[in-house]
Amino acid sequence: MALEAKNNSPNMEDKWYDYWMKNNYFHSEVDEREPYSIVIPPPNVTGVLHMGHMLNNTIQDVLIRRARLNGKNACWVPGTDHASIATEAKVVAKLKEQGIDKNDLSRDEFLKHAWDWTHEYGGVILEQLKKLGCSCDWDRTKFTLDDDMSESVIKTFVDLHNKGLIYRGYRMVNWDPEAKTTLSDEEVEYVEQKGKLYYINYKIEGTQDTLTIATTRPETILGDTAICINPNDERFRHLKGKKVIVPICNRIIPIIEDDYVDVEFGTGCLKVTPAHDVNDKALGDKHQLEVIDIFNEDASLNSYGLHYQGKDRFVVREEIHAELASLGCILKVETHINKVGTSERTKAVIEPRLSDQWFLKMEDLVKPALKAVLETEEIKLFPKKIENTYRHWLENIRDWNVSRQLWWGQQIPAFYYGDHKEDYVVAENKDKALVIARKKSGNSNLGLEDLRQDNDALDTWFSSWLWPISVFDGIRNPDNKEINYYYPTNDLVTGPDIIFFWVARMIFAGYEFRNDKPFNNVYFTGIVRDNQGRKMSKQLGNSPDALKLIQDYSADAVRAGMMLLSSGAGNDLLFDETKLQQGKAFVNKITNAYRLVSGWEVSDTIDQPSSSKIAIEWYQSKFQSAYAEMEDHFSKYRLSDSLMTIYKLIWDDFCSWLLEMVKPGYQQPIDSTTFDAIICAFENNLKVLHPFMPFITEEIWHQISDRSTEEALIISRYPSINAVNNTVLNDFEIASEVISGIRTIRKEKNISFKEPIKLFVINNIEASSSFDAVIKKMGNVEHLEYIPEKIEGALTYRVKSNEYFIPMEGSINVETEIAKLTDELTYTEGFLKSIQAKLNNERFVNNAPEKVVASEKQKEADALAKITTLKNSLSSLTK
RNA sequence: GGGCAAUUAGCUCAGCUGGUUCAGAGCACCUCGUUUACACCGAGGGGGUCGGGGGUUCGAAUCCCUCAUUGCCCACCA
Repeated sequence: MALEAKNNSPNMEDKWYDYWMKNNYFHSEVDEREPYSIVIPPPNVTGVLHMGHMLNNTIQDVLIRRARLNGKNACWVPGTDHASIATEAKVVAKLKEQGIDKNDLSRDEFLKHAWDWTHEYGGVILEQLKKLGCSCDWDRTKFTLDDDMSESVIKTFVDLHNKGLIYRGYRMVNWDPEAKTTLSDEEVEYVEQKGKLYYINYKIEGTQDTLTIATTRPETILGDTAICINPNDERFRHLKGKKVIVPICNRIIPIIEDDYVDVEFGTGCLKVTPAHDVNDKALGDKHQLEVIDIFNEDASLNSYGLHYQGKDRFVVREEIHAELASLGCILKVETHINKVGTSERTKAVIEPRLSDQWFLKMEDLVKPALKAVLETEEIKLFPKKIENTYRHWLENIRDWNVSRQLWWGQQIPAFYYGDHKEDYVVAENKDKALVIARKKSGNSNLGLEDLRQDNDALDTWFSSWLWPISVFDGIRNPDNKEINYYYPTNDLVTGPDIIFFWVARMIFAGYEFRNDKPFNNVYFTGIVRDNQGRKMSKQLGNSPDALKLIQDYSADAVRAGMMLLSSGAGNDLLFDETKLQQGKAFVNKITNAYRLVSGWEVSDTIDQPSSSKIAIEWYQSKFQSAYAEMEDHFSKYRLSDSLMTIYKLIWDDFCSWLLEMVKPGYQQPIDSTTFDAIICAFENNLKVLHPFMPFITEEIWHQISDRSTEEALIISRYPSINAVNNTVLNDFEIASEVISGIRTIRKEKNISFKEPIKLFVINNIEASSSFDAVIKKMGNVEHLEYIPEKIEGALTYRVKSNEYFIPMEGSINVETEIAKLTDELTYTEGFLKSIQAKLNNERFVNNAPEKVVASEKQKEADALAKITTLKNSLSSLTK
C-alpha cells in the first residue's frame, strides 16, 4: 500500500487521534509498572490555545510519549483552572454587554452566569490540545472548581487555620479598583510610567511661612495627617513642633520627625497619608497618626474628597492641580519617572488600601521548600540558574494574602456569629461551624441562621497549589492508592513567569500536606516571541493563530518546528514560520522514504549484495550512536538537540546514505535479507521519532505491515540498546570521503553521474576495503583497483594521505591540477609548521598531558605523509 | 538601587571542569542538477581574528579583571 505523495494531514491526524482514544492508550491505571506522571499546568478554563501552550504542551507530550515507549505507566493529568479574577472579569464584562450589573445580582445568581459561561466556553482549550496530539488521560480531566477539588481546598484552609498559619488581619493590601479586589504581591506588576512630581506649598500654622512638599499624587493631600521631616535636617530646624494647614481641606496637621525621610529626595519634606501608602502607614503607626481613607472601592473619592466626591482619582489629580495652582500653592511641576504598581490581570493601577483580609504565614512553609531545591536537590530546576531567583524570593517572602473580593472561587469557610471582629469560626461547613461557634461564644442558642459566611473567595493559586495532590485526591483521602502510586509526579513543564505564583507554592503545599515533594524536575520553558524578539500580543498582531498553523502545516510539523526552534530550558524562543516549513518538509521526507521502500519488489531468491550487507551493518551502529546521543540530550532536557539528532539520523544517514546504498537497480527486486533489515531500521527510526511526531510515525508504522489492529506504535517499546561498532563507523567515514571526492570531481569536470568511471587507489593509510562495493555503487565506479604507483594523466584527489586517481582522457588540465596540489601543499605545510612549533616548545612537551602530545605527534606524522604524496604528485606533473 | 544571565557564521543557537568533538549545527545564501522516493529534493560550496581592552598560561571561545551593549528578576524613596 503506497502513501499518497501529499498526505492529507488533518484527516490522517484525526484518524490516529481517534484510534488512540478508542483504544484507551492514553489512560493510566495503577499497576505494577513504574509510574511516570505529569500534571498539566491547568490553562484558564475560558482560555484559547496560544503559542506558549503549544510549546509547553508539546514538550509534555514528548516526555509522556517517551515514558510510554520506555515501558513506564505514563499518566498525564489534564485540566483547567477557574482563574478567579480573569474569569470573573470576563463574566462581568459579558453581563455588562447584556445590560446586567454584577452589583444587582446575588452571589448565587452571578455564579450561575459564571457556570453557564464555563460550560459554554470551558474546555475549548482542551479540545485544541487534542489537535496538537496531546496524549492526556482525558478520563482524569479536572477543573479546579470541581466539587472534590473545592472540598480539598476548604479542607486545607481549615487545617492551616487550625495550625495557626492562617489569620485575619487589618493590613495594607494591593487593591485593584477595577476588579474591586485585593491582590497578592505577586499579582502586582510594576510598570515604568512617566508621571509628574508636584511641589506643593503648605502654610505653617500661625505664620505666613510655607513649606514645600513633593508628591506624585496631589489628590491624596486630602488624606494627609502629618508632614514628616528628618530630625537631622538643619534646613527645617525651625519647623519642629509646628503644625501646617493642608490646602483645600484646611486640616491642621502636625510636623513629625523621622529618620525615614530622605533628605536628598524632593524637598526633604514628606507628606504622610497613612491610608494610601505602605510607608506612610508604617509612619502613621509609629507616630499614632489619624488614618483618613479618601477613596471608595472603585478609587473614586468619598466624602473626605469634599467637592471632588464621586470623581475618579486620576480626574481629581488634574483638577486638584488646577485648584492648587489657582490658590497659589503650586511651586512647580516636574516630570518624573517612577514605577507604578498595576494589576497583572486588569492592568488597573493598584491602590494601596487598608482592609481586613486573610493571610497565610509563610515563614515555616518556606523552609522545606528551600532545602529541597538548594540543599538536598531532591527537586531539580532546569535551567539551574533559576534557583537564584527562587532562593531570593523565598528568603524575602511575606505573608500571602489569600482572600479575594470575588465570587468566582472557593468561598472562604469562615463564619461570623456576632458583632465583634473576632466573632468568627473556621470550619469545613456551616454545621460544623455552628458547633464550634456555640462553644466559642458560649451561646448554645446560636442557630444556623445566625451564621454568616465570609463573602470573600480564595485566591486561585490557593487551589492550584494543591494541583499535583488534589488531582489524585490526596487531600481528602491521603492514603489512597492513586496518590501513593503517582505522587510525587516526575516532571513539571511550565513558564518561568509563574515560578512564584505556582511552582514554589506547589512545593510548599507538597511538604505541608504530604511531607513530600510534588515533582522531581521542573522544566521552565522560555517565552515564545516573534522573529524580531518581541513578545506576542494582540496589539502587535504578531500572535499567530495556533489552530490555523496546525491546519496549514499539520500538528506533526508544528510540533517538530517548535521543538527545533527551542533551545535549552529557560531560553526564549523566536517563532519563525520557516521552522514549521522545515517540520513539514521532514514529514514529507519520511513519507517519501516509505514510498520508496514500499515500492520495492522483494525477492527471496537473490543474494544480498556485499554493499547492502556492510551498509546495514554501518547503519545499525550509526543508529545506536545517535540513539545514545539522543538519550544523553534527553537526560539534560535538551529536547531540541535530541530531535536534531534524530532529524539528521533520518535525513542524512538513513535517507541520503543507507537507502541510496541499498537501493536496487531500476526495476530490479531487492533481496529479502536487506529488505527486512531496512524495515527494521525504519521501524526503529519511527520509534525514536514518535514522541516528537506522533501522527506520521503511527501512520507509517501501520502501513509497514498488516499489523493486528490492537498493535500501535504509541504503545510499542523503544529499540534495545546495542554496542556500537566503531570500526565500521570509521571505515564508513573514509568511504564517504572517497565518494564525496568522486562527486566533487564529477562536478568540477562536468562528468555526468550516468557515465561510469574507473578509480585507482594508492592505499597509504591501509584503509579497509570493506566499503569498496559501496564506493563502486555510490560513485558509479565500474572498476576499482589498488595500485602501488601513480597513474599519469589522471584526475586526482586525496583522503588523508591516500591518493585516488580517475583516468580521464583529454579532460586533464595540468595547470589546474598543479594549482590544486599547490594549494593543498601550502595549507598542509602551514599546518605542519604550527604543529612542529608546538612540539618544539619544551614547556609544551613537559606540561601538556601525554595524550595531547601524542595526538599532536600523530598530526605531525599525518601531515608529513600527506606532504610527501603531494610533492610526489607535483613533481610527476611538472616533469 | 540590588541581583542574575547573555554577547560565537546573515539568523537562531551548541561548544561540560583551558589542549582530538575546537571553531561547530540547523536555517538562510551561492553553484550545478528534470539519476526510476522526495525540487517540501539531490550533489557541491562560501561564510566567524568567538562584543572591546587587559591579564594568567607552554597554550584561552573556554579562567581572572575591566569596559560596552542587551535581556530577565527583585526592591515601599515621596
